[in-house]
Amino acid sequence: MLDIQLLRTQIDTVAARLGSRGLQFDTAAFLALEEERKRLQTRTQELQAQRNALSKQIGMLKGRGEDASTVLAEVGRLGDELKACEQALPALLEKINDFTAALPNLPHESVPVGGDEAGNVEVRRWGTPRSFDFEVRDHVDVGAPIGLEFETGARLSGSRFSFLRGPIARLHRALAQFMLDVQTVEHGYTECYTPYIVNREAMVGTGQLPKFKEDLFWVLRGGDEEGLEQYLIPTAEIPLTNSVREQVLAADALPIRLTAHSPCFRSEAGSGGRDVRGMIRQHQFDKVEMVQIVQPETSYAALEQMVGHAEAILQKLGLPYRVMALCTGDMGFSAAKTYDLEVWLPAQNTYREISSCSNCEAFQARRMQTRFKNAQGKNELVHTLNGSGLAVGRALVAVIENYQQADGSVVVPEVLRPYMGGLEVIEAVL
RNA sequence: GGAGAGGUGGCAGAGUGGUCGAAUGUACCUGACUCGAAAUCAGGCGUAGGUGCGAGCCUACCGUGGGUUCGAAUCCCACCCUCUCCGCCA
Repeated sequence: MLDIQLLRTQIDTVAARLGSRGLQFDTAAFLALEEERKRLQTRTQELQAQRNALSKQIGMLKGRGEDASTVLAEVGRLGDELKACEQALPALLEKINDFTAALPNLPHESVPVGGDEAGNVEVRRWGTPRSFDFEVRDHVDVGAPIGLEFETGARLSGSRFSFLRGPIARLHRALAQFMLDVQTVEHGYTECYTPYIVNREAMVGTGQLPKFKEDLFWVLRGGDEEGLEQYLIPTAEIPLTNSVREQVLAADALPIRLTAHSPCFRSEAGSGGRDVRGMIRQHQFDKVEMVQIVQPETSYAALEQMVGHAEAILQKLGLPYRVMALCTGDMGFSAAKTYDLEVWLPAQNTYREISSCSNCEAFQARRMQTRFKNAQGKNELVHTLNGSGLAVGRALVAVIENYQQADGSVVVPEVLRPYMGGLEVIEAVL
């Protein structure tokens, strides 16, 4: 949510900055709503003040046992207009709220301007893609003989689900455990276990709702045809970030660093046919998520730091990657600035997204009403950041493809071996 | 799922439908007293919004949403949450 005061006072600047994200902001429509709001709100409050004063008089008169019928008649005259105002105002405020809740965050000034992913800027690269002396196969082919089963997943659930069996399932678990250990032990994040089903308010808080309902799975209790509005989380960012919703935090409690390993559920509406082969784009995948709740002055330093926390995983796994600064047109709804990490996938001969780290500034905090007591003793909105550290399914893909051998076996990266009972190579036996 | 109790300011805890945004205690802040502290005394101490250059004034908020009323923390309805007991359950 953008600051409504900013919208009221600097609407043209806001419109221009939103325009850099490719958004047409109808300023005239907004201004018209605002003008009406101002008129209606002022009038409503005026009438309420009159009513309150008269009602107070009635109370005093009756208290003294005197006749109140004159005042009663007077207050009666306010009735119709007041009732009309009290009905119209909330409706109008909701309309304005719907309008602003659908506006994305303003890009930070350092974000490159661009219309789509072609406008993203490479910041740095790490590692050298391995050269293969045999024909490289993709993770679907390498994975099949070590327990990666798409057909089973499809039979159980449908397309975009996979079933892991045996050593590859263990490798998947090892990756998640390893990531969680690095983020907690080396980078100071507090490990969390969170609900995977959350309510509407949480989804609104982080920005998935009201605009992106079609990307979510929503759930009903058995037997209910309708009921509470509850959703499967598309990322642990939602429970982690919302864990501080509607709170006023002590300044010395910040920064808060949280991490969680969780499944993520995404309907992938609109992805139409992209990445249908393999594990790249699934309805369900695991992720280790990082979230930071920080004071505003420190949020951009925290963002750089968080990108480093994600990079550390790839470096330890020995996976080549590059860091991309997303351009204005490619950023997510809640982000003011985003870096993507893209890992090298030899079979695709390209880099693919494996992590996304964003500073949302006060955008989510305003929606969640999360504040802290600043040095002046005033309540001030916090800044929130989130980042993948990393996507487990895509990390699995990257390991399989980058560590494959000519005989179909896959070498286990050294840092994962303690999580695999010392296993060094996964042999293709199944 | 069944039975009961309850949700009020940071916390605790009052509140016959009428000068209640809310007593009181406690915590916290400021000042006085003190060499300093404690104790004591005085004052201050919620959030959001509107309006004004400003001191300020006004509006809303007592779990949430409706309703009754000139007026609702207080009455009515629905829902949510918490606690206790019973049942079921990993």
